[in-house]
Amino acid sequence: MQYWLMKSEPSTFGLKQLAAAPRRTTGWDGVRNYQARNMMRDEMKKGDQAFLYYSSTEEPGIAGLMRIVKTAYPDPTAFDRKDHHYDPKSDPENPTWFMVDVQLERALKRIITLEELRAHENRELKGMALLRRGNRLSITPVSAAHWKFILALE
DNA sequence: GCCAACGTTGGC
DNA sequence: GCCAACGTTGGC
Repeated sequence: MQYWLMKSEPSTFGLKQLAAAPRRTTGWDGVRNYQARNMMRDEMKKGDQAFLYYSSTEEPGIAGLMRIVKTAYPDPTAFDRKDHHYDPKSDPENPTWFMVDVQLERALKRIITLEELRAHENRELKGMALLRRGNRLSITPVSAAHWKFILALE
């Protein structure tokens, strides 16, 4: 089993929407970056766990735990002219963009902030992709050791 | 709102 | 294939 971190802006999508969704499950659509797509499409497996990370907010950090409940399938928002993530270059016969389904496992008891993660970036969390300088990827892998350590911080 | 970092686009 | 221009991300 693998572990992941998936970014979302809480003003757009967060725990509230996820908790209210049927079966607390939603499609993680709108990813338009090739590296992130490749990880979703080629590496994410059913049963993998993921952190829900809040970005572009007063207090960036990890807010919840999710599970991958459906492996990659074509992202229909890429074909919807009215959708903000519409991509005219993506051919429905040979889709460019993919999504997975995630289920909310639980909210964390508190947000584990980016600041707190950074406090460990040279020791326990050394090498964590999220903390790499200039990182902008919306989906990054998390090692089992890092996953365990972060949960222990909670 | 600023801006560094990085991905994408398109002219050549 | 190079690279300047441009757009986006995301912390601060």
